[in-house]
Amino acid sequence: MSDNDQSHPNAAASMSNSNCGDALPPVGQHTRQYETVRNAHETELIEDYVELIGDLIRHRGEARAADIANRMGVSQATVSKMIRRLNELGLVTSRPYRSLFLTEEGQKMAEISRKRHDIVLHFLRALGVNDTTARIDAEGMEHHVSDETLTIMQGFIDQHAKR
Amino acid sequence: MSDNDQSHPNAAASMSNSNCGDALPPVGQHTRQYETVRNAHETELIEDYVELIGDLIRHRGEARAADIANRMGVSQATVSKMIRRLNELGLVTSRPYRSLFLTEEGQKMAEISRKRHDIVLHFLRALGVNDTTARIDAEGMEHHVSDETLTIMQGFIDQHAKR
DNA sequence: CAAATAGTTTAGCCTTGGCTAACAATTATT
DNA sequence: AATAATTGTTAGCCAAGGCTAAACTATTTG
Ligand SMILES: [Mn+2]
Ligand SMILES: [Mn+2]
Ligand SMILES: [Mn+2]
Ligand SMILES: [Mn+2]
Repeated sequence: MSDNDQSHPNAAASMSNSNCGDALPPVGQHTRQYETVRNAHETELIEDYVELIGDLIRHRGEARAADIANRMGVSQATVSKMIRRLNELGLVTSRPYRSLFLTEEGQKMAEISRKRHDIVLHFLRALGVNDTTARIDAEGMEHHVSDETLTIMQGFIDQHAKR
Repeated sequence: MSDNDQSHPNAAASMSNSNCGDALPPVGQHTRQYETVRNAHETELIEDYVELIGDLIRHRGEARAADIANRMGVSQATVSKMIRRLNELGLVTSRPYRSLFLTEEGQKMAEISRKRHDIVLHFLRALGVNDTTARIDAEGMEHHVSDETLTIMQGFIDQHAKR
């Protein structure tokens, strides 16, 4: 595997003529970065579904598949299939043609996701981002924010709350 | 489609006893949030490959499939298949068993991605996030940050650069 | 220069997350 | 109560992005 750390001759030259970014991180660390993102991608749709189901129950009294399809902008067939998966994962309970409920575990996930989502959203607003844009960005960013960063974001929000 | 905006009776009650998040956004806006995330997911792997190829060329003189597999933490077969896709998309040129080059378009994408990635990384560091964590978070977040937010992040970096 | 090693490609498999079309059940309207 | 409209399910299709195993090419080394 040719990852000997032998920078090529022109490296210095091409370095000098542009505001080029940082050096490549060590291979092991770089790999962990991509791995973390791949892992996030495995769970993020699940989290969004569970969070949305929780929100629908909280704000509307019940979660129907049609509402989910509607809000997600996706076909009812897609939702139906996804609900079977959530069921198999032990996150929701569902009887055919009836509305959905979160299991204990599902409620826990919904709660965690919602809190995280809120922090990211409020952080972006505190930063000065327009509400609509902040909501769009938060929907994607939330799944890629570590606990460490989340804590710092919360601190930033608190700073900007008083004054 | 039952998205009549008729909140259920208990809504106020459940609202009062918890620091519950914002209300649900209007359906159209909510849909656009999820749509934007789905769109980002279609391009983000592509962007990461192109960006990495650009970085390898810049820092090492050439981009070999083995290095990509190594740094991405993925099999060589996966990389080989992906390279065919990048080729079909007109982002890279490649002759069998030889190293890779970016097309004009590929270079443009690499440049844009690298700049955006850099801003997010520097922003997180300026916020006070540990370097390793910042790199991990940036790798995922970068694909979900709007131009508006990016501009604000750049402003924040500049603020914290001078003192 | 022949053999061994390293790098690349191909074939075939799997899961996820979309879709449409057809059908089934529930709920609303007359 | 019968019919219409809405909602939910199923079947079957597709592309993306992983994997392993096997074959092939290029490079290095004895
Ligand atoms: Mn969310
Ligand atoms: Mn989300
Ligand atoms: Mn990147
Ligand atoms: Mn990335």
